[in-house]
Amino acid sequence: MVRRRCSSIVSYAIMGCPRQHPMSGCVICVSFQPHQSYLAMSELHRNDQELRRFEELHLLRELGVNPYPSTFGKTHTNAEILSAFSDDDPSPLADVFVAGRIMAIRKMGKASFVHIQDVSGRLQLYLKKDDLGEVYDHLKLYDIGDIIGVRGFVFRTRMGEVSVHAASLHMLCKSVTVIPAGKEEIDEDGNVKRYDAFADKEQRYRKRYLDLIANPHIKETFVKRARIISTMRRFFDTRGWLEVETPILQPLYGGATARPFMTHHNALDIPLYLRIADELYLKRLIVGGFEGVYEISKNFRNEGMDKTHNPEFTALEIYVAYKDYVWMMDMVEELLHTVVNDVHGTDSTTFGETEISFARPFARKKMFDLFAEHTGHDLRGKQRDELVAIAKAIHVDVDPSWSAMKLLDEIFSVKVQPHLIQPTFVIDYPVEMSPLAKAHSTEQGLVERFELFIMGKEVANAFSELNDPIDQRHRLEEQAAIRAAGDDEAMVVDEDFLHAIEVGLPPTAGLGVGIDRLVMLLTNNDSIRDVLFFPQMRPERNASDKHPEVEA
RNA sequence: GAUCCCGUAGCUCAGCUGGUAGAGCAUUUGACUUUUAAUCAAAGGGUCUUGGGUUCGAGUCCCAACGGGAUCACCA
Repeated sequence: MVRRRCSSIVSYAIMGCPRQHPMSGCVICVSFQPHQSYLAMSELHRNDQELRRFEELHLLRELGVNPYPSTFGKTHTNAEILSAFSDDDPSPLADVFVAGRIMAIRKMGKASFVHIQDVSGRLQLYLKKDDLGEVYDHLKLYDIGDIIGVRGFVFRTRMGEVSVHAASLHMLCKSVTVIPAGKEEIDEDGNVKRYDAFADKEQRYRKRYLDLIANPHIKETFVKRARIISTMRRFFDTRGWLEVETPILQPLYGGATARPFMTHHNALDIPLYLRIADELYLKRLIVGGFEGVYEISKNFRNEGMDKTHNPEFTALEIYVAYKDYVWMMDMVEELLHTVVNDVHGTDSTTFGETEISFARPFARKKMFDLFAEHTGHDLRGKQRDELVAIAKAIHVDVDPSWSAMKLLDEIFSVKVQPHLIQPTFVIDYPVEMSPLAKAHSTEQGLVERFELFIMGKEVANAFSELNDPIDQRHRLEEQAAIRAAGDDEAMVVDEDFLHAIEVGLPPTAGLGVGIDRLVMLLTNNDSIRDVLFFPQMRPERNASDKHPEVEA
């Protein structure tokens, strides 16, 4: 096998190396022969373009070039070069070191233009044989995808592009595979047009590193994501609230209605669950005496996946003592206002065609007022049968077996939610929908809870936390009964949590924010997969795999 | 889980009512010392996702599997 593969390289080398000048110093002719078996067996499946790159790698080493050096004294990012250059006085950039991945090579005989891409963008290099000598000939061993560094001076070409004129050229990392680098054209308006874009969504999600190289503009989404989160941290920290970490592996799960992932601890020989929410642990910390705690962390829910659901997702939860949900609404307004300003520099963001204003105050509407407004019916205190009849009358498909809570939820989703485009707090929910929220101080059957909707999507959920231990036990036992009746998403009774509530939770306002959805909203992405570097994907498998299925 | 659409060169795609597989870019060779999707000339590159079936003959038609996308359902 090795022989067969070597012979293909030999024939390739001969083909690629015209015999006309065997003594001319052509690196391929002179250096190739003695080393025909440097490729490992595991590399046998390589295609011709990859084989050529392995060959080039080998030849670079033969020439005494280390294709994987340890450091390079990079002095400027590409963007810094472009912004710092002045035609009037180029002298400050007379000796710079730049580095990046080769995205385009245009050879003009004894001069070449190369575009390199670094974290900040693209920069053109001008390489001339007169300046580089024999190193210029090595350029034939360089490819799109290699990472190179250059020392040189900055100038503007005749075509007007600020470029680095190379005095020396260094291979920093030889790439041995092909990257999908489509060509780019920049029109007069500065718009980048891409040709042969790397557009296969599946491959983009599976091989995000290639996506980031081929579609560098997506970096903006992830930079904004990082800024959104860091702005939130700063906002909370300056107010004296403590960032904490609570268990991901939990013997009991709770704080939300959702199916968990299950795992097993060998030494303890017990089942453990991956958390579905932080709530119950954070409240224990308020019981313990902290007066403001927050956590930004991954939650895990073993449910379906779609545009807005990934099995692991990032949530913010914050609890502040001696506050209620009205105070929390003000805080959320201020928080989002701050975040949007930090990220966009203005009060608003554009999602699709819609401009969304985060100017304060946001609309605040009672849930049952919204029902009246959008259905024409007053649903307060209605029994299940009445709700079924109303649903029928307003053409909402419902299952008559659903609970009153589920019916309200469905009517809300269909009739109300799509209208909540600008930031809107929906307040005062029925108690059945909120087993951890405090009973409303004035309205019978309601709890002090709000959800914030933007673009018809829930962005935040908060309430005055239930701290009446008898009420809390009663509601969790109701959940347990629902669970026993077959709803495996209902909450389980957590005795230690109930004990903490019996010890005494001060009046507390709590808030949860789905970070991924907030990032989607603020970066104009309609799929959660576009705001996660590595969204969960079905394992890649093809029918020709011969691996037998592993039985558990 | 249901329905619809998709899977062809490294990338983006074309391929008609079945008849020996196409383009652009990328790659290789040659020319070119300020180019801009550089250009010009030549060349290599494919088990058409996989497995069955119909047919003299399948990239194309049928069935199934695998993978993906969209919509819905489930679900915050």
